[in-house]
Amino acid sequence: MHSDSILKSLNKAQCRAVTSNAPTVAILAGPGSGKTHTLTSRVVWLVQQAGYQPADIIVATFTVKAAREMKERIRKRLGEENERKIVLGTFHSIARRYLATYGKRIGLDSKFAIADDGDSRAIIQRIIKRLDLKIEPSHAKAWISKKKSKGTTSTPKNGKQKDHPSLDICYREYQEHLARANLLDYDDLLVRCVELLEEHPSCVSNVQAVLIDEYQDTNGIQYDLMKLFAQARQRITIVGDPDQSIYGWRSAEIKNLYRLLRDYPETDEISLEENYRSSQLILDMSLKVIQQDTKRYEKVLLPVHTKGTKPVLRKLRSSPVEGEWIVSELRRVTSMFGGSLKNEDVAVLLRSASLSRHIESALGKAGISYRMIGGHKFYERKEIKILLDYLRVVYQPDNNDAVARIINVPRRGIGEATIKSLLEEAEKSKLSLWALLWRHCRGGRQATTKIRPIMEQKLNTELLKIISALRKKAEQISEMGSFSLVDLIEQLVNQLNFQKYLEAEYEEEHEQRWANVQELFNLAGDFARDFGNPEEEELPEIDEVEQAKEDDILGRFLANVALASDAQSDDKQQDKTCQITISTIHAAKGLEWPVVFVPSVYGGSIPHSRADDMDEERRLLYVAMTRAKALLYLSCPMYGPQGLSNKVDLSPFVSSFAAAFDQKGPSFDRPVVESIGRILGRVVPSEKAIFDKLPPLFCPEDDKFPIEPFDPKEADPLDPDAETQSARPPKKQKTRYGPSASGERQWKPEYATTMEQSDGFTMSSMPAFVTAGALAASKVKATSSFNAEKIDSKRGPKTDPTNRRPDQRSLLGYITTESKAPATAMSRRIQPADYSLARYEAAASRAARLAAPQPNNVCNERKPAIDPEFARHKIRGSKPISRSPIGRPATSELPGREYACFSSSPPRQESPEPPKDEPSATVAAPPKACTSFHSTTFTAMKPVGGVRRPVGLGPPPSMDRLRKPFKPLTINRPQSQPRKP
DNA sequence: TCGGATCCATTTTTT
DNA sequence: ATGGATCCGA
Repeated sequence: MHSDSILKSLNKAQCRAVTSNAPTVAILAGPGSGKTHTLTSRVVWLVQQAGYQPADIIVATFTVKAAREMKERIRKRLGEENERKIVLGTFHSIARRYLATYGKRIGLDSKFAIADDGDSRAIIQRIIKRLDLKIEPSHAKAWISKKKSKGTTSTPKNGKQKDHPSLDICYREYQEHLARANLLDYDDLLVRCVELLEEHPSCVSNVQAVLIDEYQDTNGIQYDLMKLFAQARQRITIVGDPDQSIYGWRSAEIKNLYRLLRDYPETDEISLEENYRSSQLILDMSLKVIQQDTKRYEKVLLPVHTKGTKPVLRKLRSSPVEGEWIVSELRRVTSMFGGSLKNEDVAVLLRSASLSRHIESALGKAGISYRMIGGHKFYERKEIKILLDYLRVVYQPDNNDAVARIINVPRRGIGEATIKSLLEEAEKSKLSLWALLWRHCRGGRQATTKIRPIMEQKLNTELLKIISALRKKAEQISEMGSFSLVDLIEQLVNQLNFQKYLEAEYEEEHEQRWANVQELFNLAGDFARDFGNPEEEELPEIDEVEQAKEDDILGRFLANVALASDAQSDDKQQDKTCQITISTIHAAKGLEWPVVFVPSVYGGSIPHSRADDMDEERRLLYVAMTRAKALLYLSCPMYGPQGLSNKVDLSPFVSSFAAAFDQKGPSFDRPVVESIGRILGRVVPSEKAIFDKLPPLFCPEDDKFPIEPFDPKEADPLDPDAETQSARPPKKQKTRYGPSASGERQWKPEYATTMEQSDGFTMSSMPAFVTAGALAASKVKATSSFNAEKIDSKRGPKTDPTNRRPDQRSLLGYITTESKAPATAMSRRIQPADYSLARYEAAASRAARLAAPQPNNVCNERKPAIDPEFARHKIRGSKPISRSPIGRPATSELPGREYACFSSSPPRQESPEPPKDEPSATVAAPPKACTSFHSTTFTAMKPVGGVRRPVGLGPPPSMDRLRKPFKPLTINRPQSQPRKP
């Protein structure tokens, strides 16, 4: 293949990234910039143009899905033969392969298995209970994992944070337990692999190139691993985007970017700036979100597409209503696009998998099928876990945890206490649980301290018999190398009478559960077919380096289960075409859809209530929003899924510019439909064809739900008495809660306002504002004393949620305790109801409201809506610092450097869309749009892309380069840093 | 004393 | 829908 065919699908920057001859290449790539494409192209280039052997290339990804995607793409371009030879997978799976092949050298038993999350948790929990350590299991687990993930990170932990002494004990015990059971947990896979490669570099002596996807998500140990993989030739290519770093909780360290530059001073840095995915308005809005992070490195996102429609921020009354609205909007979209947008083009992205409930039920009611990515995993299902535990015992009889879990699973009359006692006895006599049982039942030695009645013994023989028979069979399989993994599982299921067990255990549900078992057969069959040949995953042979052959299909299957916890939803599933996708945001990374819904955008959900890194939560929202190609909908209910007892506030990540969104879904008139068709590169049917297909009574606009929803807890807003709470039933606790209620009905929280005022947002999109003045004033007067109290007790001085203008100091700085009330009044806004809707809504919901259970604890207890952190965030809206076309710091600091070849801007595709109603989006972005500085690149000819260092982080000059890794002027950067080996 | 059943609060993100 | 704690029948 000629190089042209590799390069023709690439823009200039991508081209440079693909063909760079530098030993290390760092690609900073925003969302939708063709990251994966570039990485795969580089692999193709290395093989076809640089003459690398496929077997000498390692490609590490972060998630299973990304690995699959890469594999697929490489296969298409290099052929299956080559693709198979490339060592490609997640860090964990690659590490496992090395350990399986070479682990003996570091004293690892070749039959090690992987302890999954549940195993780890159970083990730690038991240790803590047994030793009566005064620590929380989840905390201990996280602590241990963090410790392992750190690698040789040079961060000198600020030691003042003293860790609980029990943690160390727990850690030690945990590791001992794992070792005894011959288990490695996820982190151990990496830790041990680092150990292996440090001591035996020959194992990777063949490696010519290492490529890392989603680099921003690597943690310390993965960084070490990457370096070790590459130790022979030091050729590394990484792709990443700090803005999409969402795995900090797994110890991902963005600073690995700087470490790379420090450790490999000759690194070629390239930015991919074109966004080929989203409409311009979607990008603008996403940037508004991410730019609230003042510490981030700004980078350019050049929209390739036209403006599109404004993203929507929809308010709904409650979570169930939010689900209904999504259904109705989904129907509206698919209908109004006359089949050119299908359900499969739509995704609902959630912060937590548990938020899917109300969405799922709404979709279920509407008869719309969906698939869920993330959340409950197939292998986590009870019935599957049982079978897998059996298989694990077959593979590894000494895995006490698995034995303990299955010992009584088709009920055998063995209770908790007995199991515990057995475990203790086993430990005392230095036997595994399995060996103890075996000896007790077969070996005649009735060593059991706790004697079991007759019945149990018989049943135990059953267990033992089944398992030992299966073990024999498993051995045969590995000898014959046949496809009988499925046979093995079938035999297990039959002998356990598993179907009958399911029927007995899960009356109504057993059919579904049995179907899951069938699915397990399918998955095992697929695995045997795809990976049945052990050579499939084999590492390349290296001269004079001895390998262990990994020929046990059962072991590999179990490892695959542990590492690919995400069930392959691809095939098998029924018509994918009519399914919408529900996914966690984390699981959606790297994917894209024409239409994206992000529901539940409220504080507590999107900055998750348990999250401690607000910046990461914000990036999460950014990732979610940038998945959308053409239509983006955020929505927020007034009450969380728990019902009327927890009122929620709009997420602070969008509250300061909520008015910049549309309040309801766009009208799909002809120009809109066509422009979206163009963004998606799809042909939309003619107007007539669309309208002919619309069902009767179809509502073409998004107005089935009120724009300003009513608080179902409110009294009838038309009743003047209600406003003063006198018409309220006593249960509403008017004395405590009453006066605030009038304020609470406003959906837009009071703190959102100073920003909007000062920021020059037009008020037209917030009609409520303008007309609310008098009403607000009078109401505030009546309630001000209450509010003072509320601030006092609920917020405290440090939690002022006001989004201030950058030049404004905290309001509370001026205000003494006595004078808080006026302050509240200043920032308070009341959204008057849309009365016509009010009338309708009030009537419609009256019955429901009365029937609804009254919360006994009205929601005064809600936590501060905004973390104090945010109060200090500067919002950049009014100060377009990023807009100066020339003379930006980058230019002034390093004058005279060459820009031209850094610029990644490709010859811009001429947009097929005529300017129409709007002036060309690229040239004349509205002054408010934060991204509009891109426009300057267009007019100034020389794109001045790149990174802006936040002010106030003045680093010493020598460190400078490390702190702003992707400045555009890095091609001939001085090599002041000595290379570290 | 053990095992089973019932009731209760709960549910971040992933390898 | 899952795990933990409590209670009751052998």
